[in-house]
Parts: sequence; structure tokens; C-alpha cells
Amino acid sequence: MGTTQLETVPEPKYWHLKTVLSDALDSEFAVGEILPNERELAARFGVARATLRQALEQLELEGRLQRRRGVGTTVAPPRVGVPVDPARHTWPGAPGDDWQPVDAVETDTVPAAVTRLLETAPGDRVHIVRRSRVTNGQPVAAELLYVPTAAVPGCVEPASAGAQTRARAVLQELHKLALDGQDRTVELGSARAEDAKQLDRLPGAPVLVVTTRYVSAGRTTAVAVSTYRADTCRLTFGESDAVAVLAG
Amino acid sequence: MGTTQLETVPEPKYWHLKTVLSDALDSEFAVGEILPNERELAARFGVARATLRQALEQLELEGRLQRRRGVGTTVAPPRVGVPVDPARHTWPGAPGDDWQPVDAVETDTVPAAVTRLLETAPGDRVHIVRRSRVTNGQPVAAELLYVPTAAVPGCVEPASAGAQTRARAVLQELHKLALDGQDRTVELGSARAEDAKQLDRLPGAPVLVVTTRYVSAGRTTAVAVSTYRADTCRLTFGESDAVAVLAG
DNA sequence: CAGTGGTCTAGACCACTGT
DNA sequence: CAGTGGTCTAGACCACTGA
Repeated sequence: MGTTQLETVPEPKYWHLKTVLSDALDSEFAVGEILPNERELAARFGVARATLRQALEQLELEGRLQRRRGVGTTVAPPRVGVPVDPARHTWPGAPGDDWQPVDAVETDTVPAAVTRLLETAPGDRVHIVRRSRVTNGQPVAAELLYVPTAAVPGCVEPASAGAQTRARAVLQELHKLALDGQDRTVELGSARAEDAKQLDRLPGAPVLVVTTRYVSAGRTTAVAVSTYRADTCRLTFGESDAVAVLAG
Repeated sequence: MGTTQLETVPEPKYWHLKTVLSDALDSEFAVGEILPNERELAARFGVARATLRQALEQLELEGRLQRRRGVGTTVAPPRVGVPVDPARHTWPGAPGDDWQPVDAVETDTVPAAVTRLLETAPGDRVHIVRRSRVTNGQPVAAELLYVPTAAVPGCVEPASAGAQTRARAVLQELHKLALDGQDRTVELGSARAEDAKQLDRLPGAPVLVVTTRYVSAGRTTAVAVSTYRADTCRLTFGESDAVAVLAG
């Protein structure tokens, strides 16, 4: 019948908008530059602010934009390559890693997913070490490291000691054990309120959740749940460090 | 002065809603079960539909829900663990990997990011092999594998051959080379229209983008850009395969 | 065809930032 | 304080699915 239907699929406005904005970012804006505010952009493109925001959200998700309440929308720098898989397999807190211990608490309530990985009973006491990872002065990740108290019996730092001191004590006890190996999973999540604050983001911000299992003496001895800012980070794995140079 | 200001931070409605729904999913719903439709849920919680949708979007991002237009919202099964780092370092298409070659084309226009990794000149001809990864009958990833024509001079499959045949031919030529190593990056992205169709998602859906660099004879010989559904996949890395069993 | 989720509008108010 | 992005509303219409 030869129906001349060129556009069977009407492209959503926000999708088209995203493309237009993305091209504009490439050609007309420099990193760090401030975009016009949302109300003006929406007016300029002849759409409702909600629609404009849908496009901006996608661009932020892809790491092209950075939005801060009360400030404005800026063009984001290229994502930072963050090495996740050190060539040498070492315990967390070994010299050379760029994590900062923050504090440590001992508790008997841990997420079910962690209990499963640690193969502990639901009521067992566990140390939780909080750590923070900073690259180029920017916080890129927050971490909760779970270590069953039974695995580090030598760790008897009193609660009166400084928070950071207790954290270091747990790590030092860990280092006395032989590390057999480790494995990891990566998945998408949304930042818990606590992590969000540490990462300087709003709650619910998209994050890459890296779960690392440390195996010692044929047993899972520690589990680290690391929460990376998905907008600013590109996780790098593998033997070669040459890959870290591809920023540009 | 003792101002009794318990809630300095008014929790956004959608955030609270998400928590409530999340708990309900744990206790009152089985995997695969259909939730009430959005209009009814919004009415039941006394919020606008847009607000309710904001909560559902987050839950879908976290892999708790699955929404399909024209059908409804269902409770999603736990994420599938997808092994990304085979113990043996092998070329793509080696026996044992669960990727299906789809087709192959030869072109001289590739994304700038890929050109940079391959260290090719902007006009150099490159094979693009499209592959698809299926797990449990579900498409979980789409891939574009870039191989400079110069790297596989023996590959002279005519365009008249079947699409899949040409794809296999490129892979077979690759296998003749010695593989020195590989490295990867993982970052968050949004599905291009083409990938979205292959993954049975809408354009813009969140995806985990895995970029693999294959090194041969001290040179980057191939680059694979694999796009995994972020809602249903948990990427697994590392030596132990025991981690794949943690689904529950 | 009826019912679902997806897109879009035009407003309002709030929380936060910097000056 | 003015200006920004974040939240929320109450509607409307569209695209898709399955009976």
C-alpha cells in the first residue's frame, strides 16, 4: 500500500532533548562551566521543567553534568578511573591503598546479605569498620567492612579509644591472617542516607556497589561493601595500569 | 536552649514511600507477583502518581521491581550473578563463553573513546562484531566488539556471506593471535536505542558498561564494549566461582 | 478493547547556597 | 536575601499489551 510512515516511533521529547544538550555540551561548553538554570532552559526549548529535568537527570547519570542544589548545573569533568582490583591481593588497609579508616563499632545486627556471605549465625558479633576513599580531594567511595569478632580474637581495643584507633586495630588484627584470595561483585544501587552524606550526594543517588569477599583458611573472613559514586567514577580492573591513562 | 527539634530533615515522601514498599515486598509479596497498578497505589498512599512513580523507579533501579508497559509491575527475582572475569584469560568467542555472535560489519567510523583505546587513526577501517549474551533464557547483555581490520588481515569474508558467518570469521582470525592480557572498566550508562531493543528495555534504561581491552603483542588488538542490564545483573569478578551460589 | 505503564504539562512550595 | 535545584500535585494524553 506504500503508506509513507517515516516515523513510526515518535521519539520522546526528553530523549531528543538529551541528544541536543549532549551535542551542545561537546561543542559549546567547557568543563566546569555553568549552564543556564532549569527554568530558563525549559523555556528556551519550549518544554515543561519536568521534561527538561528528565533529560538533565539522564545526562547526570552518564556523568556529563553535575547538579547542586542552591548552586546550579555545571559541566562535569570526565569520569575518574578508580582502580578496584590491585595486582597484589591484599587485605584492606594494607600499605598503599588509598582508603582512610573512619571509625569502627561492634554489633550483632548485620544485613542478611552479609550474614550469608560471612556464613555467620544471625546473632554473632561483628566488627564494622567504616572507611572512606578520596581521590583528587574528592570523596569517591564509602565502605563498610564486616569482620566477625571471632575471626580477630586479638582485637580488644576498648570503646574509650578513639574511633579511628579502633578501626586501625581491627585492620591490624586482620593483617595477621593469611589471605587466600578474594572475589568481587559489582551492581547498581542507590545511596543510603548515611553513604549519601559521606559522598556529598543526595540520598538515593545512583552508586556502584562493590562487594568484596576476603577468603582466609578456606573461609570467608571479611566482607567489604564499597559504595562508589556512579556519576563520577569508572571502576578499573585488571593487571595493566596503562588503562588509567585513558582520561582525556 | 533545648529546642526539641527531632526532625530537622523532613524525609521526602518518595523516599519514605520507597522504604514502606520495600518492606512490604519483603514480607507480603512473592517473586513474580503483580502489584496493584500505579493509580491505585498512589491513591492508597495518598500521593500523586508522579510521586509514587519516583519510589517505584528507585526500586526498579535496585532490582526489586520489574515494570512493563501494558502489563504491570511485578516483584523481580534476585539479581543474576554474571561472571565477567573468566579465570582463564581468553579471546572473546573462545569455547565456553556464553555469548552469541549476531553479525559483523566493517566501517571506518567508531566512537572517539574506542579510537583512543585502539590507538588507531580516525579513518582506519574496523570490524564491528555484535554479540548477545543470554542467561536463563533472558538477554542480559549486548556487546560491540571492535577489531581493526589491520589486526586480522586474514579476514576476507565477503558481504554476501551470512551475517553470523562474517561475525564468526572475525572471531576465528582473532584466535590465531597470542593474547597477552586484558583489562576492564565498569561504569554506569544508559542504554542506546539499539541496545535497549536487544535487552528488551526502554531507551535510556540504566546499564552497566564493561569496556574490555585485549592486548596482543604489546598492543591493544580489540576492544569490547558490553552493555549489561543494570536492573537484573550483578557482575561477578574473581577466582572463586563459589560466589555465584549466593543467590537466595 | 479495556487496562497498564510512559510521557508531558503548568503550576506550587521547599531546602539549600552564596552574597 | 535572591536564585538555584529538589519535591510534589492533579490533571491529560499516548503507546503498548493481552484478552
